[in-house]
Amino acid sequence: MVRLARLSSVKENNLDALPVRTASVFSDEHIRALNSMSQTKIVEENEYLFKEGVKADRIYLVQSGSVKLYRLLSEDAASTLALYFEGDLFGEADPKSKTVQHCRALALERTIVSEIMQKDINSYVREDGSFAEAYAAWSGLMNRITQSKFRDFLHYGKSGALCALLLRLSNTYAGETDGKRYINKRITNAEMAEMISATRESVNRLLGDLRNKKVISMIEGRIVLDDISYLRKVCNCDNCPLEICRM
Amino acid sequence: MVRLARLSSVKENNLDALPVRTASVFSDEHIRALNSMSQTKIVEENEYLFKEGVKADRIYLVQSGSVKLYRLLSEDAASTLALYFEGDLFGEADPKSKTVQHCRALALERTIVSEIMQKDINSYVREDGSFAEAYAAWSGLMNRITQSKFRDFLHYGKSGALCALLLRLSNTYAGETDGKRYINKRITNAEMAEMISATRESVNRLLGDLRNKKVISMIEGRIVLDDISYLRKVCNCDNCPLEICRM
DNA sequence: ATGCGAGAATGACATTTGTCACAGGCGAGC
DNA sequence: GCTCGCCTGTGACAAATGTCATTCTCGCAT
Repeated sequence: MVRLARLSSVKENNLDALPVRTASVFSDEHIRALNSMSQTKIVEENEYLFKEGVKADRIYLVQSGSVKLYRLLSEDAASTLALYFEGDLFGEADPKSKTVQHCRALALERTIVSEIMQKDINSYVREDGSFAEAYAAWSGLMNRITQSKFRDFLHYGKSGALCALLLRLSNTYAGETDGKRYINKRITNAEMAEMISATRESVNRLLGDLRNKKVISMIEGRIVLDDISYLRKVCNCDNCPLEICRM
Repeated sequence: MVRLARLSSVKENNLDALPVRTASVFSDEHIRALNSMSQTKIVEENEYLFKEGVKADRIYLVQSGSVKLYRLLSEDAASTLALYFEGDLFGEADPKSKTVQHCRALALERTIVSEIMQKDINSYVREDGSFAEAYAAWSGLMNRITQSKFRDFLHYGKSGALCALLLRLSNTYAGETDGKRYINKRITNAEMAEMISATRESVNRLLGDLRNKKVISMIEGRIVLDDISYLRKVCNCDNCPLEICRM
């Protein structure tokens, strides 16, 4: 408790926290090459990197800051698909670039990204076998992340989805004190609801249940995972690797 | 009606039916090369190509037949992830091959596949830029398929999921008579339930509702989509390309 | 023709989740 | 210290979905 009292001095959104960034499959040389063919974009907090409808002919490497990728469901509903941080590469991997974005990318804070055109990626892939291999690895990794979310959020009801989400967020915003993992970021019920496609009220009640069962507790607005094995049980976690267990 | 009476003579699982096979991003030369480095496997109906737990260090090109990829949820529940047919390439794209399968692949009929080791794919990717580009395209395509299922099956309740499923199945098992699309395959309620993570009874009732509303009808055990725009409305279809709208 | 078995259909009821309304807490800025 | 706005918490109720039991239908094997 005493130690947790220091939490407020800890920087939120700790970069070392993220288990594995999606660009980690690339070598330093790959990253340098990607940067050299990229254009730097600065997106202010609450501004959009892109919106639905624009051509999906480029991908992004996050240099600093964070981005929420989400999809509008109706006028007053949205679904969060993913969060990206420094070291994450994201975007549509469609070489023909004929698709359009069906979601929007919002900067959660002042964010700097390298924007790389798909056609430049294609050339690089054709020319450099080592990059091609890494690029395929990245694409496969993105695929496994999506697939694992699909399972977690679809199969075990909203309570299963929420428990899985807590575990994922505790990796994405990793914190630890007294041997207990906590989510080192204040997250509203509404934000969590958008991630698992539930309502704010449902999330509220489910969190209340978990609190009553001593599975989680709140300290300084952060969620502490007191009983991880319970959370794992509810969502039938099958211990997928850290690189995949994230938002 | 009269014309639909001929349905029974139509071969189920019509190969021309599938809109786009996932291997279609490869050139004939790529396919030849893949086949040359592959080992042919014949899997009898109701036998497994692989089960959960084995190393995911290879991918498969379906030569003939069909495969259901599904995941066990408990002793008496399962979730169908995808169906693959002739011309589909599928499997984990993890170059490091350190993952294990978390699902099983069942042959729905006598099926012949080319099995290609990930390490051979890696060499080919490194050596041949044109293949590397196509391989990345394939991986991206698989990713978009997964993502679109994620949206369809998660966001608009079970009725939305079922309507989306009907549309997808009508592409996967495409049939058309009198200008109406139908699902050219007998599918049980239980099978559909496993695809959208619902119960057999729910599917039954939802299908009953759709029948009452004249949105679908049954002919010879096949589902005819009488009102596609209604189905699209329920699942908020955003007209994603055919290559993605499949099971 | 008969009986069997798999799947469909349906009713009754429980549980989960959503919807709406409103009260309470809490921090930022004045 | 006050007030405003955002978020949390919660009750009452509705709708969606699951669970269980039972009957019906239909094709197939004998």
